[in-house]
Amino acid sequence: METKPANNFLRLKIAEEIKSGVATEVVTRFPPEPNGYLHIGHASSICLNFGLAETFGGRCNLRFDDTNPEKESQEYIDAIQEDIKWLGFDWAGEVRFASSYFQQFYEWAVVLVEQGDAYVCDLNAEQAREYRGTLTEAGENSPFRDRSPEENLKLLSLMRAGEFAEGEKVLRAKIDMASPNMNLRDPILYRIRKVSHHQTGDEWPIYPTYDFAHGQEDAIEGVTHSICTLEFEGHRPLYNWLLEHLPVPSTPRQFEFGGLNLSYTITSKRKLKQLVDEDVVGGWDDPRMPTVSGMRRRGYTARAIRRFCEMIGVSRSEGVVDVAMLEHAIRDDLNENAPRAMCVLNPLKVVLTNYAEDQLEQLNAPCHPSREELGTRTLPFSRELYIDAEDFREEANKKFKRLVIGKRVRLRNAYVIEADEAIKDAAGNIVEVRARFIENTLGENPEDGIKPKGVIQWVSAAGGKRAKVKLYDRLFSDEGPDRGENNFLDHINADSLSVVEDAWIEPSLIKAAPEQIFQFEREGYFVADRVEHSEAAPIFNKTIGLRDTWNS
RNA sequence: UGGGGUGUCGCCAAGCGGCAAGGCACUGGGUUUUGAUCCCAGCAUUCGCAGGUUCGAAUCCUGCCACCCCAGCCA
Repeated sequence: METKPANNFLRLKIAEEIKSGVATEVVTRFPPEPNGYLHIGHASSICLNFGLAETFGGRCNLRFDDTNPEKESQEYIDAIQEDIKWLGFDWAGEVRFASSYFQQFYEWAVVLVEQGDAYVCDLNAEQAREYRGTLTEAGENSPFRDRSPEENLKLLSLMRAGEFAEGEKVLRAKIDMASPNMNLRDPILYRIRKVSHHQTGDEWPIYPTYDFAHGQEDAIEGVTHSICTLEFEGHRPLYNWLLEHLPVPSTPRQFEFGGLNLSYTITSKRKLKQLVDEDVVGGWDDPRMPTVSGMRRRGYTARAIRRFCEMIGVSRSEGVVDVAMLEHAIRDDLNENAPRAMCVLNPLKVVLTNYAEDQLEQLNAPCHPSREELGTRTLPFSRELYIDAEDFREEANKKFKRLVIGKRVRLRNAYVIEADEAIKDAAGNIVEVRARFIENTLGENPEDGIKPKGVIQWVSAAGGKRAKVKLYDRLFSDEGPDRGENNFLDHINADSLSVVEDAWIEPSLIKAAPEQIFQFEREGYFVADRVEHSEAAPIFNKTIGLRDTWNS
């Protein structure tokens, strides 16, 4: 099941570096900002970073990039850690926080100022934008650019002391306002934010920007390969500039790869948060969400997610992976590992007229068609039972391999039956089917040589139980919900959730533990809900249907 | 119209000068007490386009074209 890591440009690159001595060890890090829950795109990055560390015998840190307290919270910090552990990864040592390096960053800011490489600027946001120039025109130097180191030092300490209002001043690197790379036009290093921080409380009225934090965090932790997505490529010169101008303890290098995009899915924390805030879904862990916790609740396994990440590979081209690949990964895992059981979602009563009313047989059925070691379970069989209404027609053509009047069908793991009559209500709806069971057909074909047309699932009315089943489908009906002109909210699939209040389940399912996954035969894979399921009120979520190649 | 990237089958992706891996999807056929799984077969004379170098190019060179990213005191 576990596959050997496929080669990708980073693995090859690092292998070369180690061979040539450019690199002597591999230390990576996964650096989420705690401003939302992890999603499938993060899972891919996690697999990459932890995977690289593992294949090269190095280590991978978990570091919260918490430099913008306004959008962050402890809830996210806790959820992110749980998700990573659930995915099966262990970070090296303690969890790290950018915020625990704030004092060091400040001291380095002082170094920059003393070197004449940074200055305090009084331009407000709008003015700064005007001075920055455009993509095709050089920017202009800020009128505050030539303040003396002494003055800058004083101003910076006043900023740190909370003497200025938000937006009144910033600290900027003094690089080149005419650089064709916008990131080098005197980027902002510190801004004033008088908000308390989830880790440092009210200790700081100023917070470093991503650019002034990331490379230094990596350097402090001895990260050797700082892997990020393509949009940070233009920041690399700045990342390097800072490391070159600061007395940092090591020299990490940044590498970029193309992050994951999935069809029929959005992977934007901002938009995912909007779905949660506007109650479009039940929460970050709603089974329809592409979040790690949502997929977990949906019934996806960590193994399938990791396998999927291995399948799609890693490259520098930005594409859209077909969600069918993710679906294949989970089906592949569950087909192999999920015990089988029977559930009737849309019950139609069948009465076996030749089966004694007081008779109740206990049939035995394997839990898996090809893995004997998964054991067996007991299926009560009785005169009255339920099949799915979809599996019966009064008459049908040869292609319909289910129950038809005058024809036979195999009840999965039980007898072959033959239908005689459909009982209808006043409105003409079929409410019951009268049928007969064929003797001696347990594990055998009928002695008269007339074989059943097909096999259907069933549950005994006498021994079966009831359960609520939530049927999930894709959250979005459009292949690219937020691509181009699309507004993702316009493409919500109205049928992404439908609830079956009273499905019939075979009795063995009543003992299901939360998060236990089954294949309901001929239907798909279902998981006992992680939070709401109980023996008294069983609730199953549909993970994914079986592949269905039956057309017409 | 500045800079940085990317272009190999419908999708993802190997390939790194020697004659186009693999997976997903799809299409046939076989097995089957799940119309599932499994099995077998098919699926790029061609690598964005045009030139050039070479005995030989997806791989090297030149020039085009397309798409993505950068003008947050977000990350």
